[in-house]
Amino acid sequence: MVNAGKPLPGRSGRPRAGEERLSRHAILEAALRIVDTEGLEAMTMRRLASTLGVNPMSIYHHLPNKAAVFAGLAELVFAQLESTPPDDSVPWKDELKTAAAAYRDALRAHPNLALQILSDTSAVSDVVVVVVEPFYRSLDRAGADPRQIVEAVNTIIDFIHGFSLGEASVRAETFDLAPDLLARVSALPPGKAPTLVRVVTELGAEGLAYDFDTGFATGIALLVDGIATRFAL
Amino acid sequence: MVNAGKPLPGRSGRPRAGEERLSRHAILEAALRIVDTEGLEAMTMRRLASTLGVNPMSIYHHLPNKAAVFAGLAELVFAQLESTPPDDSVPWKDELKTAAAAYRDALRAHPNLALQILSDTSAVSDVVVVVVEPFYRSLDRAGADPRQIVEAVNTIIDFIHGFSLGEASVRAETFDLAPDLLARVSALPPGKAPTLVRVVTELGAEGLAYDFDTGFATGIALLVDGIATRFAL
DNA sequence: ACCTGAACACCGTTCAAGT
DNA sequence: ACCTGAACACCGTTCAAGT
Repeated sequence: MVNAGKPLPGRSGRPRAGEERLSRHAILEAALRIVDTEGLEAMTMRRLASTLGVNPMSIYHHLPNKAAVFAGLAELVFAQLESTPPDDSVPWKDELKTAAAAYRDALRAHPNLALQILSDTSAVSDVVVVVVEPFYRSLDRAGADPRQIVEAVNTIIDFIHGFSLGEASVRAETFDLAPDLLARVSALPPGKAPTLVRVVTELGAEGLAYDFDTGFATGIALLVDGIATRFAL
Repeated sequence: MVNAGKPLPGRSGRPRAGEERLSRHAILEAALRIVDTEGLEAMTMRRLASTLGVNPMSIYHHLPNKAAVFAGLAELVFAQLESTPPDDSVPWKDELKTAAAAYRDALRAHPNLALQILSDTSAVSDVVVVVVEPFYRSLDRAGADPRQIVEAVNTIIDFIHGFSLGEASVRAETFDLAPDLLARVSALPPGKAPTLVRVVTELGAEGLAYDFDTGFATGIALLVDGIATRFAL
């Protein structure tokens, strides 16, 4: 399948009006499809051009370079984050949890891309500013002061990033690591990590079956309780 | 400086006993130096060979491929994590905070590598198992049950990963984003993020000057308080 | 303006050959 | 066993040329 989407012959030069084959948006859509189906490293400029049926260089008339393509993809992903409308009837803790879940969902929708997004500051910072409003709103409503709001939101966002990183990595893997973990822990040199070994064996294989959804809910709940306790909200 | 470290001529074939130029360890040390000083993408097999004064292919006799080099680097970094000895005289909350700080420090020591480590599951999972013992110990001492311990530790680790990702990214950047943030927020369309705008302007430029150390301490404190509250420890 | 072809300066890795 | 040279199948991007 190396030559799939090879450029059509006999169609070089500027296309006639209304038959442009390329646009920033079309390029980004194609790029996202490659990333989703074949992974990050499959998304090369040459491969992208090939699926668009176009010369590799044509892309550079719409996006300055490969980094810009990835930045554009990050934009696309965050744009899909549905903004929760303000609703003062729901308790602030629930509003916070809803915002957290929405943010996680946006990152989870494209696991192969999450990795790239989270490690590319320039891609994130432009959009994260807007994404963050519902977090600010609920904490403001809870009565936290500006300093506390910033600290709490930063912490929640960091947790979501770390969680999503783990979630995306496992999604990208082929093998199942739940029983793997049990095996690896059992194989540890005896004195090395006694508490870990005891806890893991006490839980057993079925107790270790990790569920990302409840893992996320628990993490957020711990954080929200911590915020309420520490800031007396 | 393209040809720095070009292979010495007239020295091909197997070296005589005791004059091996290469070893897994020497290769990894050189690789780490490249990553630290010039960044992740500067670390190519050819560049690595060149700084070692060796043919690119020689490396493959000690490490199977580039991924193995990065996995080896992750190993190196985690190996530098000093293990805190058990100390039951200190409160469990403090022991937890110490473990968190040590883990963060290990990731922070090589910011360019942190990104790679955190996004490479296979690199982490082998070592993180051991790293995690002090967290388990302190929570066990606090009286948490196995289920609670696992949930709490996962949450703390995820937070540290997300925090370190942000810290490493900013370190890798050249520009200062504190005043940048203020400018960007002010430029936002009026109705878009009212709470964010109000909080940020109330804090002002000096209030926003972000300090990673206190940011980390606050995050961990929130988490620890949440654990204590939710699990009634 | 938009697209192309050829070229430049790189990659990681295989394979057969040297000592 | 360990190292090398040449080669393969790729990269991202520049630049001059086409329409």
